[in-house]
Amino acid sequence: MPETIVTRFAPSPTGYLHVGGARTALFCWLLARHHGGKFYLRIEDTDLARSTQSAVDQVIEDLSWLGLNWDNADDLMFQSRRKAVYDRIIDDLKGRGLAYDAYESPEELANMREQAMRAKRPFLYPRPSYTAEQMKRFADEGRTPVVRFAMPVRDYWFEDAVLGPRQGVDSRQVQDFVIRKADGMPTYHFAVVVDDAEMGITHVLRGQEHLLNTVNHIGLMKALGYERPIFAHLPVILKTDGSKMGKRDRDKVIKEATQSVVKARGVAALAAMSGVDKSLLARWLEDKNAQLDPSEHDALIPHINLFPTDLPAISVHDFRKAGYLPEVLNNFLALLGWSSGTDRERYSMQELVQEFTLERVGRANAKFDYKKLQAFNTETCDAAPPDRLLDGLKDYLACNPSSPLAGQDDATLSRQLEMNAGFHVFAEVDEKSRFFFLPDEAIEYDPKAIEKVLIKGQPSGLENLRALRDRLASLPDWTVQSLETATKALCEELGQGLGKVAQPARVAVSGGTVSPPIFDTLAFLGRERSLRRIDRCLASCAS
RNA sequence: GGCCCCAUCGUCUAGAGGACUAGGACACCGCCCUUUCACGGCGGCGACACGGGUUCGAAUCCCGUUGGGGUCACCA
Repeated sequence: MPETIVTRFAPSPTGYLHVGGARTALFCWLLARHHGGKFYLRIEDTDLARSTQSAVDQVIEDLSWLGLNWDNADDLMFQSRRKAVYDRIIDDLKGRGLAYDAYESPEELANMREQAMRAKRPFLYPRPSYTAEQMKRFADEGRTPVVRFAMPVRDYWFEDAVLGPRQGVDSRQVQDFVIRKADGMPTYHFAVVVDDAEMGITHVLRGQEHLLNTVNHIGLMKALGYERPIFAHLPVILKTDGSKMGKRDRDKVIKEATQSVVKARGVAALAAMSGVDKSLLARWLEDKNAQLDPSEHDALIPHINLFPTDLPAISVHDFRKAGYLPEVLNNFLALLGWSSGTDRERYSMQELVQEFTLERVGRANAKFDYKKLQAFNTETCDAAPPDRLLDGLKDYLACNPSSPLAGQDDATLSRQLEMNAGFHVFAEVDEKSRFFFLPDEAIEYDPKAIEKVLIKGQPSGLENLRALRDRLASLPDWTVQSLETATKALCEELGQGLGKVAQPARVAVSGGTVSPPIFDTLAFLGRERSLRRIDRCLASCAS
């Protein structure tokens, strides 16, 4: 192993950071930090058409949020700014006869591939030798050539730190590949090799989808006299890596989930719940090739036991927005492909740095289990100190500025956190606390809750609510303690369980049957607002 | 389709020939706690893909089959 370990994360800024990319970044970061080495960030934006500044910003924001700090922050490398460097090396390669201009148009190449396919033969690019006549024609047509690397034809076997020895392909799979595109920019294969060498990268960690690319890279490294880094190809995270699933897959996943719900409850019930047209739904379910519009997908998703992460195309930012703690996402991602070899699963970032080694990275692909992530988050939040939680909630609110909680002061937010102890994600705190911050008149009563909690029953909830209202109104002070004492005394007198009194109060004050503990809720709301809401509820039920 | 990678509970995994009646976590089911939703506690269900070898002995090694994934771009 080299003396100093240098790793890098090299995303192409064409969208937000996916969990797959985040996991790769995490492993690179952990390896470097574990060994006291360096971790660099490099932006692979050689595809000018697809790369955007906002995507660069987004990736940087996500990595920062995850706490994966890089050591070249002052001097971030952008491949798009290094064209001159690549040009010099490519021209040198051409001068040495190791690379050459190739003139086939994309259409011609596509044709050749199609022909090969039709003949049921694998397509290998044949190294051309153009006649003077051809060259003249190319010139006349004004063709711009690409540059291809003349890949030495031989077996390419290499050792992978995760997959083991003898990875690669034999000589029959080898072909010349493009290193400079017609627009003058280098391809990924070329830039990655040059930059890794120039940055002194010792360990290349990346997804398994790059395994066979390594062959091309090794060919280039040899020609350029570069030292070969240690390669480690990580197992793929399935189902949530959007780049591996098309739009069809999204529809497919939703259809499968829908089918299992329909089996249990029927099409009509689901159509009613989701508001999606029944016959449309039925047709879609029957036809394997039919697809629904995104708006209909969104309508269905809340009703078919599907979580956002069960769907393709999941970004780190989605988790942040849903209110997960970054250290939890890291912990969970670390376990997708790595284990300590013990029963232990919960690690802080520091502990991960301490424990992480490449030897313990597994080889099998992994599926992303949203529920387990959520369980980790619940557990971590339950054990977290209040100020960590407050920071987390504020970060969540920064991503969700339209929440009514967004403008509240620290004390208020902390109180909400306390009252909602046991929550899974910050989005849940947000949801369960909204009614506090609505104007009293804006509380909407859930008809089902009214029916069940206030109308039904021998001594109806309404009667109990009236009694409670009077009792509370005469309370000398309005604290959790006194509210509880008074309410329990009332229950005793009425000969009723606490639920018979607390639930009506809950509905009156929140509009529904779910809220933080009732005495906390009333205390937080305050005497005036609590009584006003109860009166309003009483009045609306009377009419 | 060619080539490549992979294969233990539903999911993530422990397991590097005897310590395996296969361990943990999440999920699921049941019970308990309980003023709602949650949290929590206790218990339960649940896997070595299949077929051949090698060996005194195989989840562990070898071969084949099957299954899953990747890749065959002037995208990275």
